[in-house]
Amino acid sequence: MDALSNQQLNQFREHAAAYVEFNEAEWIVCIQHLSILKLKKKEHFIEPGQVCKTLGFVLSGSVRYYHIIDGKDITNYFSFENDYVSSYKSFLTGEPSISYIQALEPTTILTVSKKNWDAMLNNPMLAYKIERFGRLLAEYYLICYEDRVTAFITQTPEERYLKLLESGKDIIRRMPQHYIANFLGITPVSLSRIRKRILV
Amino acid sequence: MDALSNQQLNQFREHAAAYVEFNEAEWIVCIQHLSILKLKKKEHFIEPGQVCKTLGFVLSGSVRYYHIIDGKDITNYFSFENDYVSSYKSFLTGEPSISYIQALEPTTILTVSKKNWDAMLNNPMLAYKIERFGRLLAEYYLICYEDRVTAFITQTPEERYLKLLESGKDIIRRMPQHYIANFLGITPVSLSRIRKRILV
DNA sequence: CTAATTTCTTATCTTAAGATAACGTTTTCA
DNA sequence: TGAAAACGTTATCTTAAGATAAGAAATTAG
Repeated sequence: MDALSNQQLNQFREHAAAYVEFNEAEWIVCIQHLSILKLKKKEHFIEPGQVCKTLGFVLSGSVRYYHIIDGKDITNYFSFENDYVSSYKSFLTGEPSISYIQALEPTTILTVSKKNWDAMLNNPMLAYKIERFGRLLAEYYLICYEDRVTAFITQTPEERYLKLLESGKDIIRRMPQHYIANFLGITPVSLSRIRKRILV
Repeated sequence: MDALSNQQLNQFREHAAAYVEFNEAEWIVCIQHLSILKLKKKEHFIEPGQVCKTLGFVLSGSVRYYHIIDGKDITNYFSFENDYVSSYKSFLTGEPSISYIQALEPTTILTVSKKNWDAMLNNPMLAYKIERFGRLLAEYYLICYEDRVTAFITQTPEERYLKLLESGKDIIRRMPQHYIANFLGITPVSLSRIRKRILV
């Protein structure tokens, strides 16, 4: 765990401002609960069986969420800089994580431990704004996942890929194709065929 | 809109207690923001294009969420008694809903309008607890949707159906099979084949 | 109570995805 | 820099799902 720089804190503060703005007094208390986590390429943020005790905000780099199913590596999700990262279900419920989260490049994450998160929720000075922050964050990801479920229900793999080409620029540009295939719910071979089909 | 009975309010209060407990003074103010909506069988809670201005709690009955895609009816989700109901994305963002929500039987829903929801969030007496309630509610559905996405990514349709047999008793027992098929991301014909396969 | 509608299954045919392997290319990293 | 690993495409074969239609069974509604 390194010290936090002002630059790092400001990067987070700016993004958090979309949800809640802290005054100076609050901010000073708030940042006492934060740490920096640096992950090397391929290092893990969380592994299955561990309880995820960290909620993170990616300052730089990227991570992927994946499962090992029958010995096969299946990528589920990505977070890039200025996204949040956690094995949410595990973080929120205290159950062990069922997935891996792995840095895909050297990645710097601003973190709050579950203990500090709960401390902020119980600190009268911060409680209201942290509740609000947590609500808006959860609502944001709720909507993301709702959209993704709807895509699985109503669209073909090809349609999902075409949509990703429009609205998933970061994923398309920065992720290898076999990760994207998993993310879309298909095999890499199948995605390769879809791409060929589309070009015709 | 009917008057609210004590029985109805208590039913909700008991379930809300899992998230937050209101004292008497708070509760009295809180319930001033609530209404009752009765839907007849096949009546709609929301239709595409409308902004969803209501968050509901199903007191009795059931609803299904569905889309019309290329003229075909695709069921996406269900809510039963003691579940919440809303076109969440629309309710939260103010964008028009993209799906229908329809009562499957005579259904009674305890509702809060977006206006009253926002009023409670801005009422100092209630703000903190409503933020907290909203956070825990959003977290609950975030986890539901996260699990569902993971199932699409990591499981076959057959595996998803087997899992539903275990943990989706209400859906299995109360919903017609073609709705369940959509919910699992497959066609009714395909689900019928899966069921035949499993029995062998 | 009967007619209409809905629901589920079955069959056929078509289409696309999964499994696997091979191969060339690119990237990694020791 | 050179060997190993990772990546993307292609081919083949298998399997399962989609589209469609028909018919039986169950449910609903007038």
